[in-house]
Amino acid sequence: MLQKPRGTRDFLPDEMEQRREVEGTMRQIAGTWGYREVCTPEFEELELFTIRSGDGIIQEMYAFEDKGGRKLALRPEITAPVLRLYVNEGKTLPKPLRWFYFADCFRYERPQKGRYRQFWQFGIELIGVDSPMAEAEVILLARDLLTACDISFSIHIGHLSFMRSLLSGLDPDEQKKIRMFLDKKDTEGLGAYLSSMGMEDLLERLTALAESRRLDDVFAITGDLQDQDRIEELFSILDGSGLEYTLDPGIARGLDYYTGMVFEIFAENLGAENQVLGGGTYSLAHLFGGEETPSCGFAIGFDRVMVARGERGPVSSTVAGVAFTPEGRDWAITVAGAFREAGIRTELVLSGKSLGNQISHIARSADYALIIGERECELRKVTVKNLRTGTQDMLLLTDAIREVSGSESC
RNA sequence: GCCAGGGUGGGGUAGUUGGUCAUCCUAGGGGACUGUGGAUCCCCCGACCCGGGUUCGAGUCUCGGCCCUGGCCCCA
Repeated sequence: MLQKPRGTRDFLPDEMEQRREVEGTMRQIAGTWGYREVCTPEFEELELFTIRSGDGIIQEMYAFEDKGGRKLALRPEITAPVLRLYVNEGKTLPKPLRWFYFADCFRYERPQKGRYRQFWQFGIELIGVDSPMAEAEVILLARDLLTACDISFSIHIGHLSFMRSLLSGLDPDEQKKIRMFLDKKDTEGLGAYLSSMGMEDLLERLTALAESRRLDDVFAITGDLQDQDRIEELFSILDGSGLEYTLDPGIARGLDYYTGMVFEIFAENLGAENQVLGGGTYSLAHLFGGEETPSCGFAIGFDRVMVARGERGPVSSTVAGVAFTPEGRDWAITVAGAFREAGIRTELVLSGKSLGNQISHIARSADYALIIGERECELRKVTVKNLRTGTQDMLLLTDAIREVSGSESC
């Protein structure tokens, strides 16, 4: 038997309805903040993704050549494509641009809990504005989105300037290595590495920085920073907004294109892959041939949000089943059409068996049975049987629709 | 790429130290039931992940692969 490819999933209607409901919530929230949807191709030129990260990540991508010999890749993320889109077509639009996307991405990685080879991201990009207010907006929007999705989470906010100030004398490779140790909270590894480089003196300050949870403590370690005022303003806005967060100077993010504020959000019940959102301030447009354009944004791991929500009951809607006799067939089709026009999910029984049999069938999954036989047909009426209460009435079509649509779904 | 634990009808399961090609539940389909409720009764469908090896004989032991689950690495 054929199987689906490793790391991919099928979704049955119950699950799709839940996913669409959460997706709709995210779209709705983003919309109220003024963010509008963009869509980019499922695949892009490979170079779009290697230009910044190097050829190493080809290993983790679905990269291929098309029949024309073009080197392409299924998108492993969507920020770069969106910024490519911006450079191609968005440069003349009035700034700032508030864009969101919801789409699937592909990475050739070992599947595990909350990690698949095809996965969905909901993300936003705020392009062309460079200010603490912009950064605060993005963080607050992230908070609103995840709150609306009804999950428990914690927000960790950092800033790359903190670490940079301590590492300013080192070359980029050394900085990167040190950031990795800190990101993993591997103090021993960091100590060993620093010793080997003859920089033992940095260890204490670095670990103290990574553990700092108050801005004053951070600045006491780093000394005055060039963008200190700006950082203070950002956190002042966040504090003033009532946001609950943890200051986390240890956040390094794997991505090189971040330039300032970085933040990550973690959810509960997720195992090893518990990060549901990551983002920050970055500069990417100039890499794709555009002008230097400050931006910030984030991406939500949609599938992880679904896992974090846990088991939920099915998304409910009122269901009407139509049982009919041969004499009532044409009227039944008319009635079903009118119910659907009123927005009610209405399913004709297709078996053609006895009414009793049809009603039995309907009662397994529907809230109402619409019974249409010779009598209803002659009177141009419909018998509405409420399957929860057992009561039934023969009603005119408009009254029948009102009766069903006026009910709460079960 | 690495480690651990797993793969028996669609879902969930039983299967002793190898020995009737396999249990039970559930779901699904059909029938009885002809204008009224998920009931009941009867029937049916349907599985040992794939391949090699050991053996008279493999669901059971062994090796490889595939896939699943969790973790490592990585996480743009």
